[in-house]
Amino acid sequence: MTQHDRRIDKTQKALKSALIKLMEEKDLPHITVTEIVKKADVNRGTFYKHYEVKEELLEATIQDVIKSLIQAYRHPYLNKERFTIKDLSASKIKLFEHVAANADFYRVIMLHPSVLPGFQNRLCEVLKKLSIQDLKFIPNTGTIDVDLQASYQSHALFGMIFEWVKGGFKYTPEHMAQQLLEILSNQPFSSGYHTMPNK
Amino acid sequence: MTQHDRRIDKTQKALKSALIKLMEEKDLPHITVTEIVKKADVNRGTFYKHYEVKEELLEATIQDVIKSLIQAYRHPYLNKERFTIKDLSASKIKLFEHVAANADFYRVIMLHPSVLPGFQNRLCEVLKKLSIQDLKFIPNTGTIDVDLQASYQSHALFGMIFEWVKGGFKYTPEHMAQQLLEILSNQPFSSGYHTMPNK
DNA sequence: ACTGAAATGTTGATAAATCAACAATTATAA
DNA sequence: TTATAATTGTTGATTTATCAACATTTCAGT
Repeated sequence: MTQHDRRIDKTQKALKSALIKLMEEKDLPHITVTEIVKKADVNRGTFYKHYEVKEELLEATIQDVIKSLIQAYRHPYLNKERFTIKDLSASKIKLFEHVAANADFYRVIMLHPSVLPGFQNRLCEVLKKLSIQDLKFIPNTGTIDVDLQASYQSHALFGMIFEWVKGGFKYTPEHMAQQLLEILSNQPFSSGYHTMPNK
Repeated sequence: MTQHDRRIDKTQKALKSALIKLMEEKDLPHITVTEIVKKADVNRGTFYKHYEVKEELLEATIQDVIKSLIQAYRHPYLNKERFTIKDLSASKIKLFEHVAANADFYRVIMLHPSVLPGFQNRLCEVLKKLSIQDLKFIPNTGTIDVDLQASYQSHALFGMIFEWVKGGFKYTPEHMAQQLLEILSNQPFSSGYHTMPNK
């Protein structure tokens, strides 16, 4: 049972943060390990104690963000026996706070997508899986293709995030969540989930 | 010749930053060492390797800020044989960047002065000494009391900083510097230093 | 005044990060 | 191409930070 040593977290966090900032300027092949450790203010030898190559650091960085994303999305589920329609509405709220907390990373993804090819789709896939889990709690007449609906919702969420990041984070996470709720309730043919939960 | 180990800088910086943030909430006697190390994300034992008591940490924090202030103010002097009137005008520019870089600290000073009694005056004294050094380069007819003039200028600078901090740093450091230059050139009976440097 | 909880200082063993130096490889430019 | 510089992995000795545990002391509430 290996125990937590906060020094490990600190250096890894510094290295990841440094890599993200460098990726806002250039793509991975042009980034050297020396540059990373310099920006992270860490000895070069320390880098090699944690990672063999910079690609490994990048993958760890991505895993961190995805893990954080899932955790933020699922936050309303925590310690809940039953999942109400109100939880569903709130389930996206923490999502925007997650994006804000990882602003540097999302700036790279949205503004320089070529630096991390295919990651935008990877992000949508994660969102889709999360959406599918949500949809299990929704009464379904049976005529709706869950994959289609989940893809619809996940890409819609992505679109909001995309616009938010591209616009330079002009709004607060709370405001973004509020906007989402209003959009959901104003959809054409909407049955008004959050206003008529007992239909 | 003592060698620099960046770990020392990191932990001390973390401890100082944590203390300042805590001082925005309460005054020193109510702050515990345990709180400081928790916010700094540092082991408690590590604290005692650097400081005996929290007051020592506070004094080190203050010394850091004052040292940074002096260095920022004197920045235009660097590598200069002769000191022109233009350097004088610019000598306050780095000052605002210093304040912005130490925003948390100045928030405490300006918004909760009772937490650090007497420090506002201490700050003005430092500014006055710096002003006096500036004034040595100004042609003086001999009728002006240098202490009076320096006190005038240092408190004026303090006033601008005070207003800036209290207003929540609504302007950029560059804008503040620009404002100062305009104020200087619009003073009643001003001889217009920076517009007529060859008088 | 009493009691449980929190904070304080200190300890020793362990793990991590540091620095400097090194040879080898890879870029960069003349 | 060749020379020069920069980057790369790796090393070992040293310093620092970590953790957990401990006995005291201080604090807060009854």
